[in-house]
Amino acid sequence: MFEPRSRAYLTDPNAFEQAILSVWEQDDLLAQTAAARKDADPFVFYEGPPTANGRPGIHHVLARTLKDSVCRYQTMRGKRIERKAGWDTHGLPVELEVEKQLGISGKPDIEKYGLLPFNEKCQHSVFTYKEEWETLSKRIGYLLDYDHPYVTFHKDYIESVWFLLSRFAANDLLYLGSKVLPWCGRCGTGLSSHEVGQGYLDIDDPSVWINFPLIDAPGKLAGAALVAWTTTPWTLPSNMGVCVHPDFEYAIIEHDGGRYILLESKAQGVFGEDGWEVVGKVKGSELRGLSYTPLFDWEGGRVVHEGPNHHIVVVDDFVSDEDGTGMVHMAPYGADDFRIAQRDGLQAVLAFGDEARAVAEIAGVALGTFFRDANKAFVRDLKERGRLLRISQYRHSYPHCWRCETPLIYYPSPAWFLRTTAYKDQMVEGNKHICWAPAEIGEGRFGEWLENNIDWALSRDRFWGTPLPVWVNEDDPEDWICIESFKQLEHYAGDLGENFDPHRPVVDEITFPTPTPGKSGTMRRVPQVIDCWFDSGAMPLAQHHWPFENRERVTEQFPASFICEGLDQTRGWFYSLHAVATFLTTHDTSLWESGELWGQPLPRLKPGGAYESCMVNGLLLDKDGVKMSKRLGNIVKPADAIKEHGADAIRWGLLAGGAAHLSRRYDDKGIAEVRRRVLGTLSASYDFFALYARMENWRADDPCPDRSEREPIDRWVLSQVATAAAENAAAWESLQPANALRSLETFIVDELSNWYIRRSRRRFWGAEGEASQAAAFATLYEVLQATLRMAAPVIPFLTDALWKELTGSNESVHLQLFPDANHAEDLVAGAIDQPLSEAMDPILRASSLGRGIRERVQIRVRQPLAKMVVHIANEGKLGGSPRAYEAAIREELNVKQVEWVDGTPDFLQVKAKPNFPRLGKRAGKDMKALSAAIAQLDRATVFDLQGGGTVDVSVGDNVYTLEGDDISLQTESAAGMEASTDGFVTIGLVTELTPELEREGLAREILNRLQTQRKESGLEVQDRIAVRLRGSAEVQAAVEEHGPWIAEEVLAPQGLTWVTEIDADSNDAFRDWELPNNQKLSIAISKITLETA
RNA sequence: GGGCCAGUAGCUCAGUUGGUUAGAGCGUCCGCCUGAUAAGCGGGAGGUCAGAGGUUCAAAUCCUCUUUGGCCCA
Repeated sequence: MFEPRSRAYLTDPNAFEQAILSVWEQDDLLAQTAAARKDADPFVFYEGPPTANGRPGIHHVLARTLKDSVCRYQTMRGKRIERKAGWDTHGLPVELEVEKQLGISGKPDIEKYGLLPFNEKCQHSVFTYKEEWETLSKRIGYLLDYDHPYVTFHKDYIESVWFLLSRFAANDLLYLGSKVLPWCGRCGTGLSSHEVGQGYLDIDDPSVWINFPLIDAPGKLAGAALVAWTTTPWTLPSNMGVCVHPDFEYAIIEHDGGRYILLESKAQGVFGEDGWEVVGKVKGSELRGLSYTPLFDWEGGRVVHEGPNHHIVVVDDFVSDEDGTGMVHMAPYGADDFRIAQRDGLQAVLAFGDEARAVAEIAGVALGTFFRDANKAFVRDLKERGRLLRISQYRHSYPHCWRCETPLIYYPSPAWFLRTTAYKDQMVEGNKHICWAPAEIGEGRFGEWLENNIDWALSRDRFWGTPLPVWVNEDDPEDWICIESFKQLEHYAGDLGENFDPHRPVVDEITFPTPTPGKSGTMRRVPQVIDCWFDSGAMPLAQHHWPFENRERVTEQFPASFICEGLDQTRGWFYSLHAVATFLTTHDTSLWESGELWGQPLPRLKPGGAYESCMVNGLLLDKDGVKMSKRLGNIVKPADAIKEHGADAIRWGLLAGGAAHLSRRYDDKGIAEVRRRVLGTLSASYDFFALYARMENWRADDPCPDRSEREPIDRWVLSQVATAAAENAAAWESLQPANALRSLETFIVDELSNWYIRRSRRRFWGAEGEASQAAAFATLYEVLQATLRMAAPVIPFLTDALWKELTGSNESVHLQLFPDANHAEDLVAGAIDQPLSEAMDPILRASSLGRGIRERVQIRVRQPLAKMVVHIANEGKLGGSPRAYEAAIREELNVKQVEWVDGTPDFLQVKAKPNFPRLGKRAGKDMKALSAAIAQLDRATVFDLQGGGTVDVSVGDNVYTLEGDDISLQTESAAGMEASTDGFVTIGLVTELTPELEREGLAREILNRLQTQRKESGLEVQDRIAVRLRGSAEVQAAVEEHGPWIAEEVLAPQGLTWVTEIDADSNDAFRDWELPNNQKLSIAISKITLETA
């Protein structure tokens, strides 16, 4: 107990923290916490599952620290929190990682390698980094149940996901549609956006302008042709429509006997400088639904969307007026195109199929021609038939297959969708009840995304993922079923066996006769797996194998009170959680109707989204503001940083470094600063306490004065710590940890260490009497306890170590409650004393001003001064009187007398300033003139206003009656002495020195040299000494006058011995010092034991 | 191309019902204190609040545009 710890901590924070960590593991802190909060109200936290297929970086430390700190805070508010770890284990990144390991790439390679061994590798790979993640997470103090994680590839987890999908199917929200995907014809495979991103190349393509003659167009449009532009002539046979912007105004242009429609600004690019004229205008929306003559006459092809409309004008605002003509040729090889085709019922037919080769003979292009090789023939044909207006070359960046460098096509493939648009309104409504930090994310980024919701493309043509549990009748594509459980599958397909693994390819082998009455045929699973975002979105339910098990538990643990992830999760996990939960709890009414499922009660889950609050954190950049990446080699390795600074300093640095949601820079120097300035000060404050508590044999149960009996500065620091606790709690509740840390840092550094402890030091060694000493010990003891509890959520290691030393207990600080001045049981109950805090503020200001004056006039603080005057503007409005702290200011500035100025002292120049918020509303436009008039008020009037009088000020025709609250008084300067002001506090120092003051100053100089020599002689603070002095006459005079005081201060019980004559033998013991004004002093010190004293 | 966010001192960042001296830490210069001592503290210098325009008696703060950077999406 009361062992000093700061040296150990500051020299090797890593070792210091490791020791605490092993105690936590030994004691099983998580279990202790759970036991302590067994019957408490739950605070529900969901851990967003990281993908364990890469090494954790310093940005993961940020996210994990935020989560941990909030959870630790809530635990200290008395809440019970389950902290279940989780792993996101499916998906493309895992497959890519394994491809890399195996030295293969692409779907054909994987199929060749074999699905079974490939998926085994995937499963294995997932946990390659698991240990590294766990070690790091534990090391940074992220308290989590790593022994019982949820894992998305586990059988139980998959079964829950299947159940949820079956609910979508039961509500007719699961359907087979088409999705336009980037496609490599040569490899015969779709590419992920991640793969597309790495394959852009510059290529030359023909740039062609085509016309589409309108059929039966009315009025001014009669005989006109639409003009569109494209760089992909091979898509022209598949033209299914022309899209215009509803709000654009198009020009009707006559050129060379023809009539054309396009944007006027684009006409020159098609028809040249002149030779054309605008003969009319037409708005995009007026063209809607018109028919035109198709470009090619051909048959065959693959129909990918059946629709009643062929070759018509459609409108959409995706059309831009930058490239092209403001009209877009629509073909099923584009995402926007396909979306519009589905919306407006366009017939969509592909001329080029799976291998990007022609599937029909068109315009002399043979069957099987590669798509880009068809461009020339099509262009020639169109030109011959007068459908081509212009052609040129166009160089642009175009996606290529990263494996074979073949240009990609965008191609509609079969895909399964969730009809999330069916309950979009519920999602938007639910979002309004989520508390977002910061709020903008919820209203803006997430809200916008929900408003523009489109159906969720759920399926993936991949291998390692939750298999889509849809079985389709081989003979009848309309006859399909979505399996809800393994039991149901067994019901149809027979025993699955003990070690059934629902992954591919095992699950692909399972077939059964169709259960649909009146139909025949074999049911076979579709080849797709599902988007792994659905896995993670299902996590609130699937983590507990709901509804197969744990129905009650899920009811309690849903929704989450709090989640926290990076900004990039807006359209990821934040959405998938929200979409799955909103469907289940607000849309799937048939599930809840009976109150039971499979003959067991099914408690209703709270309707709405999956989380009540969501904290979003931004990116962590390197120290130069550049994104960290492997390529640039600027990644900060967490292990290195921890070894250097320890986890606490990093945790504090990351959380205090700015608003959590902004991108921030990771600055190693910043972390070092935190360690020294904040954590160093906190541990040194504890050490100070510990040092004197041991020396004075202080015990926590020693009698101490009642709070109200203690000195004002004691009550002040208690008030400050209680205020800081209230501010901290408010910041944590509103998910703004940076604000909590700012307030905490101010308290620790400025208030506790630099003011309270520094001002109170003498009291701890009894220099101010026993009662004062007892009050000081009790106060600092209480304040340190409160401070440690307050800081514990952020710096769990240091606080726990100091807590155990301070309290002599083995019980962790993390089991304690957060300090709360409003809680009657609390240590700082009722300590907030606003008037006291207000009263102390001018004292701190005055000290600062006084040091500034001394600096300016070059009189050091050691030299006492006779008098200072202090004036505080609007002093009467303060809650308490600063005059109670006169002693503090006297000692701090070393002056004999403080004169508090009332009334209208002549030396003080004052100025009235308008109270703008108050007067601005009344005066409006007159404010400027009124402000000038107030500045002109004479001092008598100003002081009269302060005293409760009123004055009329006229501005133009208006007269304003001002009272005290309408102005604020500012002091400008003080005449006749060395003065300084900050506008509210003005002080003046009388700097004349009397011989008495000079002697006292000299005495302090002597004391200073004595203390220095003491220390440099290696003496302990409590050692007694004998002192011999010699020196100049003025020094001797000072010693004669102040000797007893000096002797007391340096612990020289025998007094000071002035030596005039010395013999050669003892000369060596003397050390010479230079004092100001060429005064000479020599000192000899020797240690004496108490017995000889 | 669309949505969202950000630009404040050399550096890292605070600063909203709009209110007149725009703050802190680090760095730098100068100094101080020491019974917390391999620490600590104070003072000075340093800002056209990205740029332009607008609203207002009053703008870092609200609006518009421009610009730079970031994230997500296409």
